[in-house]
Amino acid sequence: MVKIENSKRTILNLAESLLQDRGFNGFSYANISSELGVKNAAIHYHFPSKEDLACAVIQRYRERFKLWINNSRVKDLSPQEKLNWFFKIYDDFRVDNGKVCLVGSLEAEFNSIPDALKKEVEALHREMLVWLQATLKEGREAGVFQFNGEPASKAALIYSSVQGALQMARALGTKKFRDVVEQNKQDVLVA
Amino acid sequence: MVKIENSKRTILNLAESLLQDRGFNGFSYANISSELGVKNAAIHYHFPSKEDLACAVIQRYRERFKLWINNSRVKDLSPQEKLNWFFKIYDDFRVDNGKVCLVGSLEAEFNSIPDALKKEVEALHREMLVWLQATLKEGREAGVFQFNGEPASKAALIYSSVQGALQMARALGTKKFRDVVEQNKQDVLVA
DNA sequence: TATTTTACTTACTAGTTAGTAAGTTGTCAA
DNA sequence: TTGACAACTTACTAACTAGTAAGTAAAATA
Repeated sequence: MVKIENSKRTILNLAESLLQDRGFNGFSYANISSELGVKNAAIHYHFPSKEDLACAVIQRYRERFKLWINNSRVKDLSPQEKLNWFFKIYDDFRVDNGKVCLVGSLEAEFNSIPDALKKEVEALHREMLVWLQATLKEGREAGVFQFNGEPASKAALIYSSVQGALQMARALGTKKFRDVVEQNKQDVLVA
Repeated sequence: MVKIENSKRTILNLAESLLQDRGFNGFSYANISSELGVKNAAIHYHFPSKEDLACAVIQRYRERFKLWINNSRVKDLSPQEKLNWFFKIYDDFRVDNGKVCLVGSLEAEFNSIPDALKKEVEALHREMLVWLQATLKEGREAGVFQFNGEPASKAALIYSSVQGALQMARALGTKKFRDVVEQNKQDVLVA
């Protein structure tokens, strides 16, 4: 018996990639098992239902995000650097590989995904917005950001635009995504 | 034989609604036929493949959008009113019914939809951006809009943010969508 | 009135889907 | 050495999928 080290983590990695690539309704257990070189039932052993699997992906991502923002590598950055870090999460490897953010992918299919998954997506989205909102507030108070209105609304706009721009990049090219990022910076950074 | 007046149009309406609601991979011919009270094969008679059906939906939407923007009801509006009209397309009935824009829905599933459909989505997205860009340029030249950078980039940001915000509204409520719209206005309108 | 066309229905196929039940094998602890 | 357990495989099901081929009945047309 060939022992694959940490199958569970490998399955989660593949599922996360497939979610960003094809969405919840666009991938199957067969996609994962064939890639892993095992049978379908092996995936069901680790994650009984597709709902369990997708929820676990989001839960892991939520914990990862929490670790990131509480780590000094991000926590101690200036507001401008924090904003750049946020944009860079998506810019680095996702756009070039036609991936979108988990939140965007699942919210686009929101009306055809299981309820437990909806709750996970909602929680993740909320947590990311809270951080972005705090960063914008911090930057404005420090005099390095300027914008009208509430930090919460500005955070919602920036997040939505990144979410939409990742999807747009698939049809219109990655340059469009970077245009949106640059425009966001111009709209918020003090000249 | 019960004659349904203009089945083809009714099928297109249902398909459009299902695309906005559940996405390309999230609906089936059975969803349409059961709603219409006919058999699956009846849908295939009008639209041989699912690809044909989805393409026809986008084609019709492209023509509709073209008619709208060339109609004096929109064409003769001021730049501010044009922008309001654009936001209102989505605000009116879509957000409240958990619908997202066709472009966003299909771009989220872009890696798992047929090639012909990809081309239609790309064309529609491009056409909408061209109009938005021209509107922003017109407004800035008229002194009623102000923003840094190229109208093309600002148009990409605004469109992306609306696309993302419609999706966000599903998980976090319609208020969030309206926050994004208001923030967009604040960011572009001359005080 | 005869013929063609439109808009279907019936009946089917081949493939895919998530999910299950029962059996197998290597590993580890007692 | 034995027994328990983890991590599978084999073999299956029931439901659903897009799509097709052949037949039917009403309506339009010639």
